[in-house]
Amino acid sequence: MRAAFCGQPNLLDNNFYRSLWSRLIFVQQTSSNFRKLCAEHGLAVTHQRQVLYEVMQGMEGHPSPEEVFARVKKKVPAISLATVYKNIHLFVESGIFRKMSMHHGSVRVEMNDEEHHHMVCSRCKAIADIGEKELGLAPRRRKLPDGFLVERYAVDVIGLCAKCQQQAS
Amino acid sequence: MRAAFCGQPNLLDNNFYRSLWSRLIFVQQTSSNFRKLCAEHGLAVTHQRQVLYEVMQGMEGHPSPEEVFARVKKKVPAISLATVYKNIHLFVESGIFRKMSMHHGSVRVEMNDEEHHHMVCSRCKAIADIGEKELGLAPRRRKLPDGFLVERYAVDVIGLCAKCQQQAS
DNA sequence: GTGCTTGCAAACCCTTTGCACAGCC
DNA sequence: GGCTGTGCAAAGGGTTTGCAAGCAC
Repeated sequence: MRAAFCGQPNLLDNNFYRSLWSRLIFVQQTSSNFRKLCAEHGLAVTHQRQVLYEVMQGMEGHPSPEEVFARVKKKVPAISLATVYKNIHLFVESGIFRKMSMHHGSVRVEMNDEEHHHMVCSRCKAIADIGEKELGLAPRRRKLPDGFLVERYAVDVIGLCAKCQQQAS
Repeated sequence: MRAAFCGQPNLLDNNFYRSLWSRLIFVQQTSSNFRKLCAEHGLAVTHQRQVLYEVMQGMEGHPSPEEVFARVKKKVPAISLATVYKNIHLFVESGIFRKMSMHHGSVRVEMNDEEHHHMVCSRCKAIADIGEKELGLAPRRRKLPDGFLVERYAVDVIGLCAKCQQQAS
């Protein structure tokens, strides 16, 4: 390790500046992207908002608001959880990010025994059942990546129910 | 209306008793079904539990616990919301009913732009993304029953992740 | 300067828990 | 009789809201 520092100063310098440079470009790109996004959606560009956006983009999986908050707090210690919530909602409403599940927050239970899936209205959130056959969509693989063992498939069809289509037109 | 009461006493009696009889049979069936279910799952048969079960079976759609509570309260005024919650959970754990969504209760957001779906582990609740192609999804329909207009499909694959399979064996 | 954003604290909703009493087995 | 289930009230988690001060445009 130390040999590298002493013996190959030029290589070190190259790597160092290359790394610094590419990082700078990345930050500039993200920043300008974000400014553009905000402009498109009529949002003010604040420091909190920008950091939140970058942190969320950089996180794997589907973190909870608390987890996002914890990460953002490292870069903006004074930020409040309420700000995180407000902005996550703003991002979702603007279409910058997407909510994972359209379902109601509270516990819902299936009383319908038959194999079926759901049609969820993106406007009024109404949920109607749809039989496996009517859906005409049958992914039936038993083997999936990462050795995931399939028990069953649950399909949500997101769209507009008849009522909301009428109201929209 | 009144003519029926006066003019056709036999028919009235027939209908009346037939109706009463079929209702009695229904209640007995439900009751004995429920007793059997409870026996299978080691649950005590209480009045509250039985009414809750019958009410839930008789409800359309995917009512919230509050809505179920309101209905049950009409038949068992003294019942408490806590009892409703406890028993809904018991029913779900026993496999008598099924939870609609395996997702965490809190808000989750998609940061992954690409078309993808989710593999949800029924044991540890971990959520992993899976691409549309890896899922092997059949062609999509744009028209569904009740004039529902499709925007997109969201598929959850429920099963066991590799880790939980190891722990299970 | 005007209006949107922030941070704080309190309120809010939904759900769970602890406990004494009642009811099933 | 022992053990589970109930009802009540209080606590808990996650989320939203109201408001004064701060910042972007």
